This record gives sequence, structure tokens and C-alpha cells, in this order.
Amino acid sequence: MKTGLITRNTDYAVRTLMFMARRKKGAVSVSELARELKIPGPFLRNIMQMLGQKGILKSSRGKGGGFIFAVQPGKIFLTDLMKIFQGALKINECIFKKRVCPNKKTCSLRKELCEIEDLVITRLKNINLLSLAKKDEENGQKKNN
Amino acid sequence: MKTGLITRNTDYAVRTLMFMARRKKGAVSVSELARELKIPGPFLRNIMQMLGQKGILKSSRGKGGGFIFAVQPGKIFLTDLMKIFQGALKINECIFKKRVCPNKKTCSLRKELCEIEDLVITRLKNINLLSLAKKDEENGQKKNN
DNA sequence: CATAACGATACTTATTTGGTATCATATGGT
DNA sequence: ACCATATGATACCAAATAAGTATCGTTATG
Repeated sequence: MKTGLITRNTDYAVRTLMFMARRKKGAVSVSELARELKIPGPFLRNIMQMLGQKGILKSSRGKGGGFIFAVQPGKIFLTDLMKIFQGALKINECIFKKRVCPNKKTCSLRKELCEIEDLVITRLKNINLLSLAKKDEENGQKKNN
Repeated sequence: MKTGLITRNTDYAVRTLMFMARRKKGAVSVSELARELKIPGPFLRNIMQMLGQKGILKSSRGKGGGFIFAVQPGKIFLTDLMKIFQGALKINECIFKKRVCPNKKTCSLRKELCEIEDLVITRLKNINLLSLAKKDEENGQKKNN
């Protein structure tokens, strides 16, 4: 299936923020992040700028500048990033939205899909960047033992 | 979000099969279905041919010909149709699949998404065409009272 | 004042999705 | 026999979305 749950930019954003959460220290530049995470530099730049605009990150310009969290990683949820990069949280869009759908109210397919959508969104809402980063670290340590 | 759970052809297939399940009678032609369901004829034709090839429907050619179920609607699941039109059931594709992902094993994002994927697929596997059609009918009746 | 950073924004390219078109073959009714 | 109406197979086209680049400008530091 090519219709995935999260897109590339959301994914990159998540991984980058996870990296930053673990790294702690001060501002990080896009070029360092791109190098470290093997993400195309210019693309990551867009992503970071977006996160800045949306208030997730703060930026400082000039030599030694870069990005730091404006919001605690524990308070950044996967759904926030999905909203930023993918728009409204919907995994099921009624095909007949724009056309005339005579049975929007009665459509049982729609009902089922909406239920599943709710399920997914509920789960996604509970995933925050801090816990993701922590779990990653734990898993990494296990692996090394 | 544009990355939805089911695509147009799957959706059309579901609605068409629901229609056929309720209609019962013998073979139905694509042109009738297209007219009735307001789906672009040539597109629906592809869809129906696909369903024929995959053994969901049987077809008869010539005047009076058309499609009938080869499998009982109660034994056709949403996941079957998704597989046919959207390929393998995956709502989360690891971004680094083709590249080198150093932490596929430890990636906590991946883990979370896989869990959600399982949840969704479990639900989808339980949805069959007969029950969809029945529920639709019930809902329609309620509406009319 | 050069260099290294971000801000804003426009542009290009690749992929996927949605939809058409065409030619061939089969079937039933007159 | 023949024509209208079906599907079979397949190739093609177009619109939308996703992924990635490029450029010019501004700000800060050493």
C-alpha cells in the first residue's frame, strides 16, 4: 500500500526531534542534523523552518546558531507533527465528499472507517517525542548488552 | 491528510459489491452499475475486470451478460479488496527501507506504528461485504421511518 | 567583513492515483 | 448472418501529491 499513515517529512521531523531530545545540549544546526541523520539538507531545512514557524522550535541565526526546543519534547505529540505536515487528521476521506452522496448518513462503510480512524487517532495522540526518544535509547542499550 | 486508508478504486469496489449484494438477482452489467452508482464507466470496468481476475466475481459476456459473485459476499472481506487494489496491507512503510537504517530493530517510532497497523488490520479483517450491505439497508430503513 | 547560520519562497521532479481509450472476443436476439 | 451489447486485455493519459532543490535575503559571531 502506498497510502501510508505518515509521510516523509513527518517522519524526518520525528526522527530529528528525537535526536535533539537525546542530545540535549544547546542549539543544533540543520547541517549537523542532516549529516548525522542522513537526511537531504535542503529538505530538512524546510522541515525545521516549518517547525520554527509552528512554535515547536526556536531558532537563533548566525554562526553557532541553530534550533532548540520551544516546547518540551514530552509535550510534543505525534499528532502535532502530523497536523503540521499532513494537515487535518483524517485517514479516511469520503469519496463522495464533493459529489452528491445520497447516503452519507447511512453509509456503513463510512461508519466502520470512522471508528477505525478514531482508534488510530487516539493512539497517535498518546505518543510524545520524549517517550519515543527514551524508548529508543533503552532499546539501543539492550542491543549493546 | 491526503494519505488515506483506502483508495478510490477500493472504495468503488466496496460500494459496487454492496449494491450487488443487496440487489441479489442475476448478472449485472457494468453500464448499469456505473449509472446506478454514479461511478465513471470505464474506470468501474477496470475495477470489475480486476475483481473477475482475482476470483471475487464471475462474468458472462454478450447481451444480457455481466457480473455475479463467485464468492459469497459474507466471505469477502475489506482486506481482500484492499489487497487487490492497494497491494500489501501496510499503513506504515519504513522511510529508511531502501536506505541504510542503522536502528530498524531499536526504532521506537516504527514499533508504535506497527502496533497501530496491527490494530487497524485486525479491525479491517472483520469487515465483510454482506454485513456492510445489511447494515446499510437497516440504516436506510430507519431513515425512512 | 567573511562566514555560518536561519527566513522566506519559488521551483522542479518523481510517484501515485484517477480515469480514458482501443481493439479483440463472446453471446443472444432478430 | 448480423448487429447490439457484453466483457477481456492492455496501453495510455492526466491530475494530484509527495519529495526534494535552489535562490536571495537577513542576522549574528568572531
